[in-house]
Amino acid sequence: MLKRSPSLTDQAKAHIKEQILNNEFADGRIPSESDLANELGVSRTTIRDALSRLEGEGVLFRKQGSGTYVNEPGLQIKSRLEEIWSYEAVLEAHGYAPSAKVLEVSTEKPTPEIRRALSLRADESVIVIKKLFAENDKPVIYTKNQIPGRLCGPSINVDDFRVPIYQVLNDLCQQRLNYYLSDIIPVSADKHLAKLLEIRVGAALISFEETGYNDENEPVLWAQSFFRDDLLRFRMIRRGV
Amino acid sequence: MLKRSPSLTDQAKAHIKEQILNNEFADGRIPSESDLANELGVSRTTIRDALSRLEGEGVLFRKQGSGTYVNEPGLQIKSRLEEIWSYEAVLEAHGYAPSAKVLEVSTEKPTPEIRRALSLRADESVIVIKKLFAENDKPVIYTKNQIPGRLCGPSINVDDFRVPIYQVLNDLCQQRLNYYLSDIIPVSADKHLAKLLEIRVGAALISFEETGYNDENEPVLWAQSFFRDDLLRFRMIRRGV
DNA sequence: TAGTGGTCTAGACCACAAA
DNA sequence: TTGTGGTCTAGACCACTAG
Repeated sequence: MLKRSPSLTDQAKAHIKEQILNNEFADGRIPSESDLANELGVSRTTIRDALSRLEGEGVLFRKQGSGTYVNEPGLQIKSRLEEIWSYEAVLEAHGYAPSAKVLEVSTEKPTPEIRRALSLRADESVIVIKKLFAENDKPVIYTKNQIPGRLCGPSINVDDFRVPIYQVLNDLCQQRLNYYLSDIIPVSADKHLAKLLEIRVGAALISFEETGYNDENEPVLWAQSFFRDDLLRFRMIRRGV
Repeated sequence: MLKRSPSLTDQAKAHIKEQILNNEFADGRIPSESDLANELGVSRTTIRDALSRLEGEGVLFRKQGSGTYVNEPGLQIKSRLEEIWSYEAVLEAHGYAPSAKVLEVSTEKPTPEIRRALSLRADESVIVIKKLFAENDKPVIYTKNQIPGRLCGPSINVDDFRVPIYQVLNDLCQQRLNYYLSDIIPVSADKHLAKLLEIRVGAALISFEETGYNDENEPVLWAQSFFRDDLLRFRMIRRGV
């Protein structure tokens, strides 16, 4: 039934999630772990792994001794804050048809803060990429990304930066983006931001300030992002420890 | 070496985390999974489980074929957004000596929004609890919690609400809080908020609007919280899917 | 080539819920 | 009592890294 690669767990996870989204468990009850294991021809451990991850995503919940159930409120989440990877995908998940415009690509001297965050030597420069994401000509997200200059070649071709930033890192820099460490910061729109996002000066915004790390746990990206709250709302699941 | 209950995985996790925090792996390298399994007298599966969770918390990272390493940037996180459970604990983690003041406890008719979020019948009321958290007389967090009236008895004793809200639910309502579904919303401080938190009118704030669910996945709490950004900053780890 | 983490299995026993 | 999810084991094989 299932092949290797992608892993059996991933396939099982995708299979179960699809059944849930297709509303194939009308009563909200998901088959027992043993049944799923038999049905898919894998061990119960593999099924449990898949179910655990889906539980973490808020797709389902489990009650010991009782069973596994579809989690209706969790299904309402369009994009979970923890796993935002490309803003194009976020906007699509919200039902938008997004466009991304590269406003500017330049080489600059980093500020001390960014030099520290990216562990740069004193003489190193950064490539700064400013982008604006819009849906239907309405601006929604403004981002300013900074990549150590040494990671890319000397050539700057604006077209290379039209794709999501993790893909830029992949293609231009041969760096796989592994995770972000993100600060969530409230800001009041100044004149510049207000003009870019077409909002009132002084309007409250969420912003991210984040450092991206590669597989070797080295910082390879510093990013600042601003979101129009009226068009994009972030949601997350919070659990105790 | 280890006893049952708490689970071997939890004990292994705590043990490894403690060693990391005590800086016992000076070179940043953590022993191999087999070594840890032998040392603690448990199976490798148990160790892997513990390590996976610590990786999720950002405490360590793994490189296939190479080894497991302490994650220095992750250790800087004082409180991860996803696992905030009590604001007292958050403030303590920031090095504050927090005080919590119950401003008001009252029974009210819920707004339609809250009635929907809590699945209340038309005639049900809610208990509204307003609290202010301060550190050293400086207000930091303002929260407004709402609990379905039917869950608590008719008696309202302000002293019962001095503890964290999950404990109120536990003790007064016999409800175990399982998880929150949270919206993260930017707001501009109005006069009321500005006075409470002693900030400028119009200052940008982060707020949470969240619904808390019990073990049966029923909504048992609706909460709104406001944070002074200059005193409390939220941080999180974001990973791709 | 040796050692590490990544995946998977089959099976055991437990705690808990529902009938 | 039966069936469910929760925990744990011992061992297998694979993919990858590094010497």
